[in-house]
Amino acid sequence: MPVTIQDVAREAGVSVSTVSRAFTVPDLVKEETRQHVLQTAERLGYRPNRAARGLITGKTGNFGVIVPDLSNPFFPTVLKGVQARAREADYAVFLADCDENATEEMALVQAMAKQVDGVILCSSRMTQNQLDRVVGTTSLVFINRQVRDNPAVLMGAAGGMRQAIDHLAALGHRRVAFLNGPKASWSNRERRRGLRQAARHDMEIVELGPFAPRFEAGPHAADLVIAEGVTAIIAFNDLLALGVMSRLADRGVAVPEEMSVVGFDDIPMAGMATPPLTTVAMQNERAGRAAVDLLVNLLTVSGADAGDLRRELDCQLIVRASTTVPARS
Amino acid sequence: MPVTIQDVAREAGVSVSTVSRAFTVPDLVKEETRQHVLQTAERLGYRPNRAARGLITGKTGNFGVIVPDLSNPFFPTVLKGVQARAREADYAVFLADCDENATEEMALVQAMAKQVDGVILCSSRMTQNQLDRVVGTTSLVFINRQVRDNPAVLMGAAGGMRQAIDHLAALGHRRVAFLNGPKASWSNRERRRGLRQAARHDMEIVELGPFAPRFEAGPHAADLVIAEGVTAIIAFNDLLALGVMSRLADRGVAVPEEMSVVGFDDIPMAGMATPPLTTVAMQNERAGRAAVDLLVNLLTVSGADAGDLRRELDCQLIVRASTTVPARS
DNA sequence: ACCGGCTCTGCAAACGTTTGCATAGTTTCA
DNA sequence: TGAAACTATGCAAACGTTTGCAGAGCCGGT
Repeated sequence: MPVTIQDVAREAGVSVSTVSRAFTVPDLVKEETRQHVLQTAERLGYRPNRAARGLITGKTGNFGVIVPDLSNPFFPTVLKGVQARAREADYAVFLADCDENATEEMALVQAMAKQVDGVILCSSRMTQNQLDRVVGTTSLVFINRQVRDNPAVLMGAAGGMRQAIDHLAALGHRRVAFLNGPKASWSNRERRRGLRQAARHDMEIVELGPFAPRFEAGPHAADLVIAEGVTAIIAFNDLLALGVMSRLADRGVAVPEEMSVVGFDDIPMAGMATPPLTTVAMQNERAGRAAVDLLVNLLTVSGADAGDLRRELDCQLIVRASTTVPARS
Repeated sequence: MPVTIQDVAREAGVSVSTVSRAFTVPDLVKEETRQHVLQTAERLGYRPNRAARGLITGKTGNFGVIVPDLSNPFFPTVLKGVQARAREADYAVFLADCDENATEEMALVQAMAKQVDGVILCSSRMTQNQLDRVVGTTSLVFINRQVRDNPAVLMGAAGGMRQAIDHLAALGHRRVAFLNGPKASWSNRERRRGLRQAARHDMEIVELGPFAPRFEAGPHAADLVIAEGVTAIIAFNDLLALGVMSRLADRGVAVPEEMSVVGFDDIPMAGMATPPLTTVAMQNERAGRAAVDLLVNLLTVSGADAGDLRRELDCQLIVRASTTVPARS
């Protein structure tokens, strides 16, 4: 039923080789023949079988992307970037969600390995040990995780953290809480690093946590924060920040009048919250695209000359309504 | 470098046929040999090449799923269900985002067709005409779209709409606005159908719209609603409802005291909004799983006996804080 | 002793491509 | 005019599997 290269060849009155070449190495076949072949193919509705092609070329034209949790609104946006760029580069993408489970993640990489030219690991949860087992089975590109000299795109948060600190300082805050995310997370380490770099003599930082990077952890964090007597909060991410704001509202603490709140990620709902959340926007979609770029680069270049293996994306503080000058007590 | 069936055969001292059979038709090979083969394969780290297998069996072991827009929080959740169920059934899934573009969507189906055993179309934006062109190129399963006698899983909203209406009526609302979503959308038609079914003599419905199903359309809708003098709103979806609430807050209309608001979808941020949004929860993840079930069923059964081609999932009103008794004016 | 029927295994052909090598035709140049 | 160098095409082997067919060995019944 499906139309093969043989059908096209027969119909066009040429050999299969010619048809094949008309598609893959156009300059090897006479313009006239080429046109004829292409038209016949079009007329018959021929589309090359990528599996068969892959069998011989060793390239599949696919790659995989693994995310920890699709229901975390952070990931769909980077996925969107991956998606878009992949299509431009004529790759198809396999998606997998490992449910925050490192073992599952490793299994997925191994399962994918044969069907793809490479895989993009988004905020990988794997231990170094597990990583060692999969590195080498296929080409890997990491997003927001730095592992040895593997290619990676990193959304450096240091700059954003500095902007957040300076913003709060300018408003007059002198005692600020930072709510840690998961201890093992690269992102959290990165954000703390930014915190230390941005340290200033006129501001005291109170570190709390770690907390789960989820809305549900907000109340716990909020209660601790209130007890600390700070005037502003920087949360590990927006979900946590929103959870905190929700609890603050319940406890009658007005945001931003009595407590300023800053998040990280700029997930869609950050702008829709009341009050809209001041947050550090990451370039998720661009990160996705960059990861694809890195990967195709890795696959097409000779391999010897690595090129740029690391791409750092900066971020940007977006000031909305959840931050203002502290109430004078 | 990669280990093939040949390597295993040589190492185990049997023919490739035997190795192949040890994996695919275990009862055709002597238990003892089988064990030996399996162990050798394990030791060498052999994983069958699905492309090669697919070439001969005609099955790829993959399927595709196409969504209109990954950044719409509705889709990642159903995607998650698809994902999970697919893995259980030992399928890999291709993901594509058509950016709300019907033409793109059609192209994607055609591009995928050769690499998959079937594709799941999520809230397809294609016209009937475009659909006719792709039906038949591969097996299709629809989510939230009813097209001829193609298999589909539908999240019927009628029941949810009735619950919403009854809820508002019980609270004492007598004049309620419904904010339409996109005119052409199956979901919107379905919700209006539920609206008519739930019609009651003691309640007047004011239909407004259509509006884009997005947060940004909220202000426009809110302003119209205020002018209508209703005491409650049922919005086409949560994004729109949240946009409306945001505008209501800006205009000093208190929710829920002066205006009750009901959404549809129960996206994650519905529960995180202030006030938390009363909404009709769809079983997204289950819908995703059901779609996969339908698809594998379609592929494995003889084909003649269709089985159940349509799966209807009901939904559930979740009452939160955005609805209450109307203020007496 | 022989035959029929098992059970297990191997041989080789296929699946739809790409590609190295060979060939036929055309041009270039001495 | 003939060799050399291209250009355009075809032939056939390969990629890693699955599977129809056939053969080898064994068992039980006559």
